[in-house]
Formats: sequence, C-alpha cells, structure tokens
Amino acid sequence: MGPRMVIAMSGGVDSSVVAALMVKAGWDAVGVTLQLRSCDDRMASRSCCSADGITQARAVAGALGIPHYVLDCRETFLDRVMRPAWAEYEQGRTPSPCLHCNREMKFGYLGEYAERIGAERIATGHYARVLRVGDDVHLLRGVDRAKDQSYFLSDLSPEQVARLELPLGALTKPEVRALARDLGLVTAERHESQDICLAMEGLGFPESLRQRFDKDTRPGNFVDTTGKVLGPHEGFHRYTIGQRRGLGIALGARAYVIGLRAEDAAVILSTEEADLHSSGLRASGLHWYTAPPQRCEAQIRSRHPGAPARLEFQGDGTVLVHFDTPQSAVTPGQAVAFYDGERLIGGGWIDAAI
RNA sequence: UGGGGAGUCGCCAAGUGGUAAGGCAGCAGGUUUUGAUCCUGCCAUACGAGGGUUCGAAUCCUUCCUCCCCAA
Repeated sequence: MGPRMVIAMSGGVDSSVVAALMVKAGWDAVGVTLQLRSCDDRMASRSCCSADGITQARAVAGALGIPHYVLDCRETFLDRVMRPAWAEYEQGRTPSPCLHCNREMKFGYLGEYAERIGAERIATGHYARVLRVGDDVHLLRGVDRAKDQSYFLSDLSPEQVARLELPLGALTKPEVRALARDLGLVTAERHESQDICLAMEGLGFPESLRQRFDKDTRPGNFVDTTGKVLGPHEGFHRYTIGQRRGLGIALGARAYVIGLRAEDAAVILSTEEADLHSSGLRASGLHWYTAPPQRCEAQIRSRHPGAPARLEFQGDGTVLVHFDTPQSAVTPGQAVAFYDGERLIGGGWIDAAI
C-alpha cells in the first residue's frame, strides 16, 4: 500500500468519488468526516455536516474498504468560523465563511489530524487543480470554469497547499456523477448541498448567526448618498454591498446598498448602479504562492470572473489593487484572489473600495 | 368650513365612456460551497364611500368622507 492520505468525506457525490479514485490510485486512504454542527441545530438533513452526511460517508468508506472517522469539531467551527463571521457583520463587513472554513477546518483542523496520523496528503472534492512541478505546487482553476472553486482555497497557506490533492479539478460535474455511477457508489444520485452547513432552516446566514449568538438586531436607518434618512431598516447585519432585494423599501427605482456605516448602523442606498463601481480596492492579510506580481487578475467574489489589475504594494503590508476597468460591489470582508491565467498565485482580504 | 387641488395594489403611477399599463417593494422558484448579484414566474373582479346617467364608467353627474395648498 502507498503512502497515507486523508480524504475529507462529506457524504456527497464529489468526495465519495475522490475517495474511490484515491483508493484505486493505491493510496493508504483514511476517510474523515468533520462534524461541524450539532444535529439539533435546526439544520437541513441534506447538510454536508449532518448525521445523514456522516452515514453516507461511512457507507462509502465501508464499501471501499477504508477506515472512516468522524471528528467532532463543533466547538472549533463555532470559534474559528461562526464567531468571527458575526464579528465581521458587526463591523459592517461581509464575511466569507467558506474560505475561513477551508483554512481553519478542512485544511487546518483536519490538517493537524492528518499530520498526527502520518498522512502526506489531504484530498477533497473541490473543483480546482493541483499541479506539481518538481518541488513546486501550482494551484489552478478547475477545468470546468463554471464550477471552479479555487477562489474558496485562496486563503490557504502555502504549507496547506503543498499537501493538497484535488482529483476532481480536471472533471466536470456530469463526469463526476457518471464516475460515481460507474463505481457503484451509493451517493451517486445525491443532490447538491448548498449553503446549509452555515444557515439555520429558512433563516439565511446573517440572521442565523445573530440568533445563534443571541445578539441584538442593531436597528438603524437607510440613508441616501447625501445623508438624508430614507427610513428604518431591519438590522444592520442583514445588508451587504450590492444588495438590492430584501430591502423592504420602495424608492421608485431599484435601490442598491452601496455602503455600510458601523458607527451608527446606517445602510447607504443609491438608485444609481454606477455608485456601486469602484476603480480598485485595498487589501490586507496577503499571502503569495509565487513572487508578488505587478499585474494579475483579481477575483473579488465567488462567481466574479476576475478583473485585470495593477498592484501597488504599500509599506504597511497592504496592497492597492487598481482595476483596469471599474468593478461592481467591492465588499470589505470578502476575499480577493489573485490569478495569473489559470494559476492561483495569492490571496488577501478586502478592507475597502477605493 | 371662503377659494383651489387630489383621492387607482404596501409605495409611486398610467388610464378622461368600452371592460384596470408599468416601476419599486413583496412572494415563489432557478443559478450559487459565503453574503450578494443575476434569471424566471406570481402579485388590484378592483379604481375613497353611497346614489345616479348609460348597452357599458376608474373615467360623466351628484352627495358624503379624507387629505393637501392658498386665504383667514
């Protein structure tokens, strides 16, 4: 048997296929499911972290003849992902819990576990590619650009990236599903799980956090760009830059949230879509997988295609990212991922639009 | 209680005799491993209330009610 590898198994199709492929490839595979939430936490049964997911993962591991363990990391998840996310909302920023979860849980907590059991690699079902060139590890976008998830990995440390194995990055979703059928995996027909590992049933992420931590609603006003009060809103945490639905206020035209002011919990609205555009952003918490470039593409949210930009490094460790053409809804708290073509070359966190 | 104006979906607003546009908000889906964005669908048997004219009225007449403005 080959070297040891930990497979992060959620109980879904993707990670099941990963496990099967890695076993086939001769790795000494160990399936692990992270339990992030309590079953009584009002979560949907299809959640990636639910009892159902654990059951499915165990079944697949059993069928493949590999060990399967469940790591109870509910407290860690609460402390490292959920609590910080709420803190972001309180500051008028919009958190990116999936990136934190990847860094802290799937490759942090699970990474430590892997180290303890002597595993060389961690494999997950993310749609991104790992390319090893000598000792150098390149993280590339998924071949299926519509499913590409490399953005969500952009906060991993170089050390975490070095141990990655992402077998699905060269495949499309239909191909993965077909593989699952061919391999006879019981999870072949499972539906996609969406954002349910974060939100409570029917509530949405921000409101779930508020209730989970029993925080105040923080009332305040909608104001326009001149500072004029337009009316009360329903809680500061419920809004994010670029949002236009769920505002509950009719201005006669589409209104967008263009700013959040934490001091007085004001939500700034504008009916001019142009007010959403920014010529650039300031980012901190930077890390690079290559030498920092002068130019690259900057991706500022999950489905953003990436925009060509010039980087201007500041003395304090932050960087100013100047887009070639203005981008919409630059949002503090979201990650910015830097690409050179297909290759993810670094990442950071958006602090402000400029 | 003199003069003028207005009352159509939660908000704004078309419609001036022929059988209720549209926008915003809202709701329901879709897309999406974050929040958003985006896409699709739904959303007034009803036009402040009563009476009348008419084959037929939100649209004409009339009474009442309510708002607003200008005078006092």
